[in-house]
This record gives sequence, structure tokens and C-alpha cells, in this order.
Amino acid sequence: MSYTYDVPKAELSVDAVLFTIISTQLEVLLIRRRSPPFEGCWAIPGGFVDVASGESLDEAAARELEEETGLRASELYLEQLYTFGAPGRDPRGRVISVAYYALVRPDLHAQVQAGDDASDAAWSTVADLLDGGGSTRLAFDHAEILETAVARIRGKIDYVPRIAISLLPAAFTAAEFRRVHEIVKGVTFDASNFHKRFRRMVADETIVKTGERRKTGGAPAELYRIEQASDPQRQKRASGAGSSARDTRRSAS
Amino acid sequence: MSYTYDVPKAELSVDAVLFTIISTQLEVLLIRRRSPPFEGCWAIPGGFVDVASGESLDEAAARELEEETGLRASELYLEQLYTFGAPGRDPRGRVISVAYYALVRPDLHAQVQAGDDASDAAWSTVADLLDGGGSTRLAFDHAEILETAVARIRGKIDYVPRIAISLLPAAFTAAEFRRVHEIVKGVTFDASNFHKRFRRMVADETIVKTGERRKTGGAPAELYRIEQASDPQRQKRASGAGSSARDTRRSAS
DNA sequence: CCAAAAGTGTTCTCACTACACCCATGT
DNA sequence: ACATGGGTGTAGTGAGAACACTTTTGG
Repeated sequence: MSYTYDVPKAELSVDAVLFTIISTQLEVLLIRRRSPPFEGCWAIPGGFVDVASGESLDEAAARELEEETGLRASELYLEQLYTFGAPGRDPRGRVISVAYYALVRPDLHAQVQAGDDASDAAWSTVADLLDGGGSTRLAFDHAEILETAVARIRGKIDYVPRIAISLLPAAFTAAEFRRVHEIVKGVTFDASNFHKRFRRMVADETIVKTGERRKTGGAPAELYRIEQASDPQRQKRASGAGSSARDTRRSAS
Repeated sequence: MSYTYDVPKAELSVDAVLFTIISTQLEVLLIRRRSPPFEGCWAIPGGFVDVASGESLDEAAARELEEETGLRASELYLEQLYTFGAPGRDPRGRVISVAYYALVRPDLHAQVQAGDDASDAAWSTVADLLDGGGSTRLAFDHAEILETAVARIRGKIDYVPRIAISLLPAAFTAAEFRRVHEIVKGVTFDASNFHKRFRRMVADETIVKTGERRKTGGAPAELYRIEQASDPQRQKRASGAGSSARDTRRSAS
């Protein structure tokens, strides 16, 4: 491997788009940068991969999230998103970023502020960042990463129940499950029709009834939880993008 | 950027899984390695990103494919797949590989052998590599990359017409379109039902009739081509995965 | 009683499936 | 004539959309 010395190498970073739901909004965790470049700008949390320690990319993403949020990665849904490597995306030099996205349950998001050096971490609503984008300009190409992550979960939530469930507390009602879909996709669903879809998932045993009920504004609602997989089976990547009912993703011809 | 000196850095490579269809099989292009590690083993074509030249990841993937196959990237469907960065995946040291996959029309695959230094390039049937895997062991983690790529196109072919079309000549019949789906997914479809689906795409103008016919074993078949996009509109990534009807992909909890 | 929210039922449409059938061609 | 493959038609099933409706709570 001697020939590799002196060859210009790129730096390798991981960035993780962390989503949660606060009240009725999809929110993303941003960190205010304390040093140049983009000093003072908001950015997606991330950092360089510790090549010396031999950590994998997934481990690096999990470590960054733990460092910056205090959440254990085992509490999160974490998945690789896309790798961004355009020259010039970082003014310091060639930095390739393997982007991840993660989902955190809303009952855990409060403790995120307690992150170590993340004195300037804040949740921001995704709609504001995407639409106007105006007020908050993100550092580097992080607006593009955010867009990609949002497109991914919007596509994938339709056919991967765990996406929505990862944005809900351990026990949830059918209506809460619907509202997560509405918030993520930015549309409203007919409550009746959506409930039928929900009932199919219960029939599937994708979701199981807990037997308890929760008081709401009206009639008490049944509580449900995800069927815990008896053994941790592997899942596989592909799409991206999955995609979805449908992912959208970039392609060249 | 001075602090970046002396930090151990990873090497960055791109690998591209190139698919085509030969006769009735999905085939993938493999290169026989001429030097260690894995000397003599078959591998997915790829190489290091030329960081000094400032090429993007997409450009690096396109360049590698052009160098090793002689095909212009504009003739291919090329899309980023996933990034593999496990420590130990390359015995020489830490190498992160951004994997792509590409689709080449079967009427172009013959000229691939003429690649520059690719005197030992060959098409191999995907089914053989996946099933037994036995005889041909792929270098590095390329078996995993191949699996991921196959899962991606199997998921995405259902809802992205360009996948199948990129595996067909410029003009094709409805039955050929169906057979591509059958070959990629490894199943058979009812010809009648599939044809109805095909007719919907024609009604959509996703696919247009050329007006010509081709002789077959029986009645002559209508020829179709993809509707060429009037202006090159951007597409976006997401899924992975997508995917799909559906992609499958890896996730951690 | 009334508003709010949970949850059910009914009808229409559309896509997917299985399967029967006809048409055009080469031998 | 008959085999081969292209293409159409019909009936059943199941999911999604639109929307009317009942039930259970709190005030």
C-alpha cells in the first residue's frame, strides 16, 4: 500500500439528519456552527469518521448522534441515505459525506438539548426550511441533504410501518399513527379510509393492540404498539430510496 | 485546514455494478483482478476517485465505466447505490467504496469486451453468482454489493419504467418489455395481464408506439420506444432505496 | 344537549388475477 | 392444418376514495 502515500485523499465525514415530530410539525435537529467555515450558520450534525479507530460508517453515524444528542443509537431508526461528494461542497477541501437519516420518538426529543457540546442545538420545522428556506440558510450542501432525506421518508413511510412508528411513542393510537403520516407527507387523509388501512396492519399483526385505552377529546382510543420482532432479523438496503409507492431519486442517463 | 494533515484518511473508491440482459439471463460485468489483493479473483469494476482532478462521485463512476467498458456514460442508466465502508473490507487499509449500478442495453453489450485494459472482462449470470455463489467467489465485499444492486433493481423496476427500458434496445415489443421484468424479478407474469399494464403506460404516454412492426414466431408485434423527455428534467434520489412495491434496505434500530 | 373525536359501513372506481379466447404468421 | 406467439375480453377480488353515519366521552 506504499503507493497510496502522497496521493491526495479526501476526508470522510458522516452527517445525520435527525427527525422528530413536535406538536404537529416535522422537525429536524440543527447545530449552530461555532467555527469557520459557515461560522454561525445552522448545519446538520455530523463529523469526521475516525478512521484510526476502525469504526464502520454506521458506527460513526451512531457515535455522532450520541455525542451531539445524548440519545443512544439503539433508540433510533438509523439508515444510510446517500453519499454527497461534489468537489467544492466544503471550502476546506475535498470532503465526502456519507449522509444518514434517523428518526427519534417525540417522547425522547426533549432530552436532546442536553447533548455534550451541543449547547447550540435546536429543532427546526422542516416546512420552514424547505419552503421559503429564506431566513435560515444551511451550511455546506446541507439543504440538499435535507431535501433528500425528506424525500426518502416521504416515499418510504407508505410501505415501511416502522418509519411512522419510530416517530411515535411506544404506545400510540390509530389517529396518532394517521397524523404522523399526514405531517410527514404534508397532506390530510380521510380518517375512515386510513383507519381501514390501519386495521389491515392489525390483522397482519404488524401492529398489535395493547388492550389499554387512552382518553382523548372524545371517545377513548385503543392503544397499539408495534409487534416486536421475536428475533432481530436483518433487513437489506436498496432503494433508497426507496424508495416507493415510491421513492424519487436522482439518476443520470 | 492545517489540522487535517497527519490525520489518517481513508481511500475513496467507486465501484459500478453493470447489468445487461443476454439472451434470457440477467448478467453482470466482472473484471478479473491482475494484482493483489484477490489476484485472479473476479470483481466488480471500479477504482479510486481522482481527488486531485476534482471529479464528482458521479463523474468518477462514469469515468470508470468508460475506461473499463468503452461505453459512454450517456448511453447508460447510472445511479448511486450505497456506500460500503466496513473496516477490513479491503486488506490494504481503509477503503470506502461508493457503489453505483448501471444498466446497459443488450445491443451494446457486445462492444464491452473491447475495453482498454479490460482484457479480462466478462459477463456472468447473476443467478449463478447469487444462488450457489460457489464456483465464482467475488473479491472484497463485492458479493454484498451485487446483492444490494440486484435488490435495488428488483424493487425499482416495478415503478420506474426506465429501469426495464434501459435493459432493452431503443425499439422493443410489449413481450420483450415483459420478459425483462420476468428476467430481473425471476418470476413469470401472465402475458395478458402484463399487457394491460403495458397498455396503461402507452395511454400515459410513458411509452409510445413507433408505428413499425417486428416479425416474430407468430403474429408481427408492435414496436414501442420510450417517450423522450422534451427537456431534461431533474430527478431526485431517495429510496434506496427505495424503494419499493418496494425496495428493501438495511436499517438499524 | 352539543361538540369533539373514535370508529363503522356503503358505494364507486380502478388495478390486479385467473383464464378463455381470437388473430396473424411460418412451416 | 397446426404450432407459435401477439393481442383482446370477461369475471372476480381487493384496495383506495368519497362520504354518510353511529358511538363515546367532556363540558
